[in-house]
Amino acid sequence: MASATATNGRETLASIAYQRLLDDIVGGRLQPGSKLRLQFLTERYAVGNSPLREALNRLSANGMVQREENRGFRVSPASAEELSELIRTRCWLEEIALRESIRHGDAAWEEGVLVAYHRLSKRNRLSDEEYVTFDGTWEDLHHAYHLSLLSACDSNILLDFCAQLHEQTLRYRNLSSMQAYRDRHELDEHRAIRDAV
Amino acid sequence: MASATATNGRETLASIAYQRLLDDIVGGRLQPGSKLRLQFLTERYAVGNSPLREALNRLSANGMVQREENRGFRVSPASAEELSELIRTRCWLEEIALRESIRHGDAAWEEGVLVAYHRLSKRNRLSDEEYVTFDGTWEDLHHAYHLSLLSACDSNILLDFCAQLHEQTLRYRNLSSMQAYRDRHELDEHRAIRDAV
DNA sequence: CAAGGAAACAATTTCGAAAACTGCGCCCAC
DNA sequence: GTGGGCGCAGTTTTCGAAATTGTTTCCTTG
Repeated sequence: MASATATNGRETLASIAYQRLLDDIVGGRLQPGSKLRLQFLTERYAVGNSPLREALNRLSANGMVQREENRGFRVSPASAEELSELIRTRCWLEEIALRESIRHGDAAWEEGVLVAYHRLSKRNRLSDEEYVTFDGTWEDLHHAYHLSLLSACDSNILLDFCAQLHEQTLRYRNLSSMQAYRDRHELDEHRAIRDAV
Repeated sequence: MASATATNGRETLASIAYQRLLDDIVGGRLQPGSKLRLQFLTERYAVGNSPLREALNRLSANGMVQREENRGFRVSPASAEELSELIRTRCWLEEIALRESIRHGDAAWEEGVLVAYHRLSKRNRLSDEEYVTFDGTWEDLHHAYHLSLLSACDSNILLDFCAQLHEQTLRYRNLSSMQAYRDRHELDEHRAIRDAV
């Protein structure tokens, strides 16, 4: 939870491991349901046992990884039902946050929204020809736009929840894009096989 | 988060420490804003360094404790603003959960609600004469009633959020009751002083 | 041949100590 | 008298090894 973490100048190894793990899970590089063996992660991120364990515990409280007592951690599984649940819940919560944001928003908020929208639309135009490829920058701007929309809501708790849901949906989006890519790849393979035949 | 934790038969020391810490924070025995020194907690709960650290990390993701890099942990501070934020957010979320619960609730759900209400009201009657004292059982039944009301909501994510908010509000309630008790105690002291004079 | 149990193996969890960092008091220069 | 650097005590963070737990495999037995 962002608000509960006062980030000081120096970062601990545990926080670094947390960030990298989160990135890898949200980015789809660690597949849903896959086991997270500590030795593997130790080598992958070049940090010791304890920091990794701390990172995994934080992620388990976020719902990004599942923790099974005495049996280690695994990436939270992804299912169509959970995705629909996620989207539904996110709609409810963001609707509330948006209403409240509109109620309490001042001139500065309005300007911020306009600026964020402008940046997003500009980026959209620029990368028209390559809109198929995954665009990290577009994601960031899109997120910034959503965030600025909700930012005037005066409940940080609700905003934290929205942020959690955002990360979860982002994970599903990345997973589905990978899936689509893989499907396309398989199509290529099938065509290659047909040609060979 | 409850849904992300598959509780196996045996509990780890980290989970025990987590439970006891949560109880002590929600129960108001660890005051808001107070520093959580590891040595102190180690002696208090008779567990080692690492399990404690894991418990604290989970709690920091829940918002129950604050984590400051390289400066340890402290109990999340309590303020009137945060309380109002909490209550507001909880109203929004439980309203949604209740609506959805009503929409999807079947006969079994209705019966569960009735049973929970019956138990709660009976308990209320029985402990009429001592309603001033803090009653843990009443709390449990009250919580069970709320839970049964929302239980037919088909978004576990939302229910998890509601559970988090419930715990936070429970903490504030316990804190305020302690405050009231302390005030009353102070009154007694004042009277004693007056009598002595 | 199937079922049950013991032992070896693999992984997680925990502990104790070493390393790194922060906060505080002190001293010195200005 | 004041401000800035320096070292010390206390705390947090990290590491490597030991203990505990879960899993597999193989052998014995009915």
